[in-house]
Amino acid sequence: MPTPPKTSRVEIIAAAGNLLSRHGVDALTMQAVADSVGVRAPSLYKHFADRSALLREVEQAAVAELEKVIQTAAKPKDDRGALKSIANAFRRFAREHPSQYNLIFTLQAGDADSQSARRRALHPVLQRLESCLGNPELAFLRARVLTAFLHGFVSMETAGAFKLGGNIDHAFAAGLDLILA
Amino acid sequence: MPTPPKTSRVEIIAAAGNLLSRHGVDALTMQAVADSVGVRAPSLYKHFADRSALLREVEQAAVAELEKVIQTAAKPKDDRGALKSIANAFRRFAREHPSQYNLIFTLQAGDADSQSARRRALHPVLQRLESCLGNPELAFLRARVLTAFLHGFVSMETAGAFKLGGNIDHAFAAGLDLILA
DNA sequence: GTCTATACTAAGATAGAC
DNA sequence: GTCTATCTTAGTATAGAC
Repeated sequence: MPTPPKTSRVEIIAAAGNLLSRHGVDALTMQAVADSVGVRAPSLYKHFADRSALLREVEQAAVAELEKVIQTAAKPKDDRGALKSIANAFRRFAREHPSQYNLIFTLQAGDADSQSARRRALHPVLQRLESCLGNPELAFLRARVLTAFLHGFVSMETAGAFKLGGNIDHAFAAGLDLILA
Repeated sequence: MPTPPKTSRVEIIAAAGNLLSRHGVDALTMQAVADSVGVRAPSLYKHFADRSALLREVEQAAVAELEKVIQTAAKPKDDRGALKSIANAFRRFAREHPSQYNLIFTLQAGDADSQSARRRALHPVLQRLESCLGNPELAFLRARVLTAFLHGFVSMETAGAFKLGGNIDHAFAAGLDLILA
């Protein structure tokens, strides 16, 4: 009679994501994950080839979560309203899940799948900009500017820059207004 | 007769910076640095309390370099010209020294000295914006927007985003124009 | 200030029994 | 699929002689 499973792929990925959230990517060791799901470390290798394979899954889950967040925010009828809503949701995601965010945006571009997943997550931005500006080329350009601003702003914010006082929310809104003018 | 020095603080810092440039922060181990300057690893502890102390020095050197680059670029007489020149120099620095750049901008805010050094490096940006916009409060706000855009753009660029084609330089200039409008 | 020697810790990963 | 046992590698850091 074979040994019954004590855990599963999805449970392992969830536990790893939890560890990532709470203690950062360096704490996401095979040992810690194993402890977390209640098995011994070597058992994890029956589910994932190695640590990087597990890390990729965790990243995929994070991207999927971000995509959902963005889709939910992209509801407003008017394009500018939707873009601002997306921007705020994006920022909120980064603040609530800084390690996940960091994993998504600093894991080197990665394979084609991973890249297209990221692109898909941000697709509503491009879509709304196209609808807003008419010109697809201009929209593509503007999308780069907007995502650069968003990424720069939230990564500086979560890294603890912006300690100089002043109203951070105001600065964020001002940047958005400038770019969506 | 005491053992003559085979190396020095400055040489160690330089070697560590070199290692950082060429192989990234993970390659900056005490062993590798020691090999690089031609001593044994334990000898380094006569010069630096521990690895993080050395890393801080390397970061300080990188910030000083960035400051110099920005100051050199801030020469043009007209404010907008100077700001664009600074932006281009900033981007060039990030492309030429991605690991240094990353160290500066992701090492958690750090001590007060480290923070003020970063602020000083970016001071010409604030100065030019004030001269340009008149209003200091508006300039401060705009400085945050501009630095967020710059940081977001160059970090996405060096991380290998922007693989979708299109003219990257053009997107950078477009963002700059939008923010400096 | 440099060295040899070594302790310590930690992580990734595999072999083979059950 | 899980386990115990073990390997391998690597890095930080200290002790004490010279």
